[in-house]
Amino acid sequence: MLASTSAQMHVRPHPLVPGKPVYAPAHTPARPQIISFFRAGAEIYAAGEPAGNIYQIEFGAVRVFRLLADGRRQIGAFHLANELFGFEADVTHEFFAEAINATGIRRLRLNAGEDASRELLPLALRSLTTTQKHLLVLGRHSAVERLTAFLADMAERQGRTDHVCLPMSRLDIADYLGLTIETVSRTFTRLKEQQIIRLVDSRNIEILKWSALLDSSE
Amino acid sequence: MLASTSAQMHVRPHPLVPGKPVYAPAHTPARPQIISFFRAGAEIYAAGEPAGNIYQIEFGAVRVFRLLADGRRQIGAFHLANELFGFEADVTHEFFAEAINATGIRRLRLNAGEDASRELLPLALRSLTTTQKHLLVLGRHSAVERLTAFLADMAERQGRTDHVCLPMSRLDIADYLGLTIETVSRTFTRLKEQQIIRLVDSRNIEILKWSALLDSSE
DNA sequence: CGATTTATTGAAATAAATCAAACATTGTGG
DNA sequence: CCACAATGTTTGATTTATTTCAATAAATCG
Repeated sequence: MLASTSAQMHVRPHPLVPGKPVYAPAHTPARPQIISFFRAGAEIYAAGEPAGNIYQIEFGAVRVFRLLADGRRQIGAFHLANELFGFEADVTHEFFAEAINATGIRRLRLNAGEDASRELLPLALRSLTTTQKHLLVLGRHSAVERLTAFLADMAERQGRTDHVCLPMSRLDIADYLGLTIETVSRTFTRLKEQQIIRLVDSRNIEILKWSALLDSSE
Repeated sequence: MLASTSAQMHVRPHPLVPGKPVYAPAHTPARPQIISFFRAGAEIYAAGEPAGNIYQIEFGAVRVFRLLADGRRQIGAFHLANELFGFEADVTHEFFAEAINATGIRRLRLNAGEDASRELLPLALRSLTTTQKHLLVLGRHSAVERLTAFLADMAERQGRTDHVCLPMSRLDIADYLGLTIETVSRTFTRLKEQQIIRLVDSRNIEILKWSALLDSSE
């Protein structure tokens, strides 16, 4: 993670409406950098918009989600630094993507033409695997199993260190795991009481017992 | 998926499930037909086996699932006649595939070489979309919502007719929706009482109120 | 036809949701 | 720097949906 993750992305270029992307003032014009900066909560793309771009996260984190008719939100995936996303099956997006925190995103352009498939396939495969994993987590019943699987996954993606940084809120986690914030919070507390994790603060977890974590997540 | 593993491939293609179309075995030998017959419960491939084949269902139905450490089973997908499956991200299968009923399966061979991607990509996309949909269903909480979404999907895939045939057991449905058989059964009963469906028999559903079905499934 | 599996129904236990409040953290303006 | 609002998190009490345990009923098979 870079130093500029948390909240001081506000070099304060403008008084911005939350939800609008912040574009950097193009300081290094060797070649036109296609990196956009988004502040927390800013929309990267919306359902219904034309799809086809691939995005790579420079720093920050992204949630990809769908809104249901009654207002509920199901988060389908989180994406962290260096990960790719935006890849979807249809010509228009089925999901929304938002920056969770201040986030820098590089838009990758695909080669037009016949070898687009060769570029896209690995991404499709990766998406598929991720989605299948998440599916198995949601199929598991208990809140503890869902949360431990989530933590194990986040730790994995951050290099298996004992210290896991959670860039997202409890609400995000809840909407990702199909739980409520209260249950997520209580489950964190339970894992803490069992000395499986330590809560440095609400967004920083130290993993104390990997075995217990992996046991109950698989 | 080599020689007869468990219960498959009795050279006895004839006493098939009543009500299922019986295809005459290999009557057009212009090219070698690679169709295998599987009886109910027969394994098509197992987790850990080398992957890479694509399968098309001639008749019957297939469940694709994963076994958890404690014996629970999470079904990731069902596949019906004419559908393709077997496509996975890794070089070895992460899932098991079994015939639900007597099932005929054609093994498709991919072109080796560079345009394999072009063949695989649409399949990956299709798998991805299906998996994402299922993910959203599991993320939604209530049993009614899960079951109505499931029924709507099955109806859709069978041509939106009012009569939906369920080739799988209640246990299969439960393992697919992350519920118990009892809850599945009770939920069927509830939908029946509300005149949303009619249970011709346990495997044959008539949809009486599409609106209610779609309302509660989206 | 009896035997075995599969499905439904009932009653009790339980995990998670809901309703409600306290607590912590962050940012803002005086 | 402090008071204060705003937001996010934790905790508590209660309700509800689903699981679990148990039994019956229906369908399937030899």
